Amino acid sequence: MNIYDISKQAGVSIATVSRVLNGSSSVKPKTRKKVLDVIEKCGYTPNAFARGLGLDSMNSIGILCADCSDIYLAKAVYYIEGNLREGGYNCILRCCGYDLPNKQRAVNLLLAQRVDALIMVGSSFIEANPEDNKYISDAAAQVPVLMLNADFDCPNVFCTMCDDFKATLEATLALLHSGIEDILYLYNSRSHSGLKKLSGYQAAFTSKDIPINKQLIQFYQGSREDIPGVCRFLNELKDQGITFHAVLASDDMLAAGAVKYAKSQGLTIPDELSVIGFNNSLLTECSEPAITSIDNHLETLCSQLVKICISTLNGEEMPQKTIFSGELIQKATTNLK
Amino acid sequence: MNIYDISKQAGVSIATVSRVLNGSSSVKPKTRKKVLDVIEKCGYTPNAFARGLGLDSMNSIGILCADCSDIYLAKAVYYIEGNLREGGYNCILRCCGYDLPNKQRAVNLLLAQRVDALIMVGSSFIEANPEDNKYISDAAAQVPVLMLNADFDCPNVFCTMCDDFKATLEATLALLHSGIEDILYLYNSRSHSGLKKLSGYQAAFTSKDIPINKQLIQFYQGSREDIPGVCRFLNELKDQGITFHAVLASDDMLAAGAVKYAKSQGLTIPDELSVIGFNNSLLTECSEPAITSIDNHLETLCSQLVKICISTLNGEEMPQKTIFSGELIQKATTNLK
DNA sequence: TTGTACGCGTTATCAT
DNA sequence: ATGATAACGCGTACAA
Repeated sequence: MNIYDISKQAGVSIATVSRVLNGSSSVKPKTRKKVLDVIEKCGYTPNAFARGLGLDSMNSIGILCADCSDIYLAKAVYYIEGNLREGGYNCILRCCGYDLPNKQRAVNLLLAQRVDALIMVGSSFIEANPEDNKYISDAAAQVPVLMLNADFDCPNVFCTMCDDFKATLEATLALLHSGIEDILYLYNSRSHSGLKKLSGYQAAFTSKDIPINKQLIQFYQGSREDIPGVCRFLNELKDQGITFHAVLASDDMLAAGAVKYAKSQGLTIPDELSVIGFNNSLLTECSEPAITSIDNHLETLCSQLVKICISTLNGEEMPQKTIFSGELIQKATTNLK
Repeated sequence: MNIYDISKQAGVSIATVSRVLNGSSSVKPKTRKKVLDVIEKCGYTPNAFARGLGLDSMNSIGILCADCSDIYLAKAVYYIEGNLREGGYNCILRCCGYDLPNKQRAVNLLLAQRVDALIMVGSSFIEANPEDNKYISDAAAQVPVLMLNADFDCPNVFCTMCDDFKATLEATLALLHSGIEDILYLYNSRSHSGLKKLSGYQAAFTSKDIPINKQLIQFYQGSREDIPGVCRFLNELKDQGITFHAVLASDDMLAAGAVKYAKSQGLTIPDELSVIGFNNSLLTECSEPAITSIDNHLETLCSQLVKICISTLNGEEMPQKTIFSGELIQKATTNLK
């Protein structure tokens, strides 16, 4: 069932059918109705491939994501997909892990699918070595690239992010002001955003003229879902004689591990150990006690990112960078002033 | 840059270029190399729309999911996407919530996109009223429909599921055998799978000739992410004089709420309250103590589902139903024998 | 082994 | 207001 069949049955030309379908130019109401009736009767749907070929677009956006089962990235994908859907776009999802070759392959495959734009969800797409980011600028030479939580300066690349530096700085200062100085910074990602958070932590100490104890900056390289593993890791630190009265984590999962650690050591929270997480996810409410966490307003970020995406595709000029602030949500693992 | 440009530069016809690209029939090695060199030099990629139009397929599968930010559904989408990707398919993701009109719309839009198959992730796609499932059989008339965790009998619909009935039955029996009879069954979904779990619970009592206390079957209709809400809900039940020494939940989030409830009442787990969840998600490890949970082997389910999907698309005959068993993973919220 | 020519189902540009 | 026809770029039957 194609446009020819419809045109025959309606006794008009395919041009008229096309006009009816696309609402373009003027069609006599009577003709329009005749055509619509036939379309309705036959349950006809235009062939999206043919349309795509002619218009060089199928209104689809490629969504790249390291791992859409990650509790935070999943939410981001959800919000982005929802906003794109409302804007009339389809989403081609592709999880590509954290390694460069896979990211490159994923980008190329989506471009080969002729997506209208590329959305990279999460800061893991920026490589430490600047040359390795060529795959992003190459992609941006073909279609707009939208990045969530990343900062990359390149034409046709649009970044929407939370000011992780400031948010972590403020959280650290809040702990310092409450009188805790031996704050363990626990992180599991050396991504751009990950390092921004770390510098926020460091900047807080510097601004207060307090020396930074490098032993209190710890990288956890286990699985992103292994809470008991984080607990073991902290116990090992303790065994090494490293002491701390607060844990500031780059992720709620790590914070949950810290809470487990306190439990294993018989430490009272927040009196003997304060804990702050990042992302304000469901884990903060699941943990006992509920974890104080930095909320980076993901829903707002995503909605803004999609707005920029669609506007850019419509030919409007859009800002290269859009930066929101984070917010410290106080729950039961801290006793801040 | 299209196939004509390449053919000119290589001094061959487009047919030869096409043959080189698709590895079909035989091309003289020398010619092949010549063509490949030009393709390489120009960075040529065949136009996917034109290819799609000719072959009536762009190798893309529609993934429908009520809410891909749900911790369990996100994992399912992740596994499915990964398996499809390895099979050379693209995934068009569409979240459609739990309401029928949105589900129907989502199905129609994906079919209009000419996807090769439709995967419905989660039992929420089956409606209680049989007539309302017409949208599924209608879809199956066009493309294969694969359902995860659902049971729907219809040609061209393939279901891959965990035996939720048996898993819940066994978990309930385990609690009964450990001497606990006042088991609260807490659920938040009346989907097909949700009701199967409930009957498993009931069947356990029936098999032991223990009367079922209807007050101990409770439906929670709050948000799927509101753990404190679940805690409040259980406190209200307690206030109404409903007593129980175990909670069997249809979801880990509900189980986490039960753990919070125990805490709020000062009840010792598992001595005064046993808790069993469902899905064995990250929440079970985040909670304190870690929650005993039913694991339904999601990764296996997804990999099997995709295998069936791809095989069906290749014209192989595949089983309509594939059923795996669940498994009770014992952690710290139960003291079973 | 290679080339020619047509079909796939649209949209858009001209005419009328 | 409507119709005829040329792209769009590929795969492939058929011819050579």
